Amino acid sequence: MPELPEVETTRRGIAAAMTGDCIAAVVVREPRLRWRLPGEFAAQLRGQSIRAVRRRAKYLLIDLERGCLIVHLGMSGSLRVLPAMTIALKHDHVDLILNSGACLRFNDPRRFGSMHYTTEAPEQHALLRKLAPEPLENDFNAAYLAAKAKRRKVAMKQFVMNGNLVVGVGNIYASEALFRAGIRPSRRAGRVKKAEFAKLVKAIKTVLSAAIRSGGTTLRDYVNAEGTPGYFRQKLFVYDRKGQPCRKCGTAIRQIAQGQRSTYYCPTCQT
DNA sequence: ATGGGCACCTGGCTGC
DNA sequence: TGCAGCCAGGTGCCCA
Repeated sequence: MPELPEVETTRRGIAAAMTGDCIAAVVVREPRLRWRLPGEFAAQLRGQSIRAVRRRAKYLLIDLERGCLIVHLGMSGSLRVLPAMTIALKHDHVDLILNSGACLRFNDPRRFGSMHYTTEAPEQHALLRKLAPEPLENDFNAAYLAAKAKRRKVAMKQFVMNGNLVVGVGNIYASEALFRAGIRPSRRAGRVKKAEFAKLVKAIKTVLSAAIRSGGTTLRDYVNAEGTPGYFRQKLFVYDRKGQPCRKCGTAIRQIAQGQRSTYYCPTCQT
């Protein structure tokens, strides 16, 4: 499900309710997430106060007194802040009960999401250690991306979704950014010009920022911490618009498969 | 190092 | 109505 804008929207929503509070209890109804939660998971978190809620790539980092809870929402996960004692429904796998009475509830039908408790710096965790720059930071720029693309044969769509090159750009925003940059998703990275990378970097930053302002994109399950959907779907140019007219030129949007994922593009606007 | 494909899992939709 | 098949916002891992 969630790409960077949806994870950032979730972060902002849960941070206010969590920061400064303390974890009174942890309820694990289903430990079989992408990685099985260890038996001691609840005990590790219990009694710890919450220092901050940060984000790195699509991971949420919940800083505690003595460690960090690393959360990933996978394809279908959500985190909501609910009143205490709210009845649990299907796929409500984990609750963090806070001293305030609030309940942070992790729901994830497909269980591709994950939770890890670590006492080392979360950036050093095996899952985060090798991640590329954040797309909205200054070290993600045209010179950087163009250098990474040299002699690479991979298609641009897969190139921008590679978390070793830039993080946070998933299947929706990869198609959207390439549209805004006027680049065909099937082009080989090594053949794209420096000036086009400049447009692409700008497009990635613009589309992710705009999506955050709209509270993310909801296709099916995504909801923010208040349980409401994101509104960026109305502003998508190509994603999930197969056969519909391009919002710039009217040409029918095409859908192709790349690496077993759907890609959408305009055959006129993108060359 | 790079690129390609599969795996993990549930649910919703389509078409017969 | 039932059921098979396909598709879905991610990413770690294995193989060539």
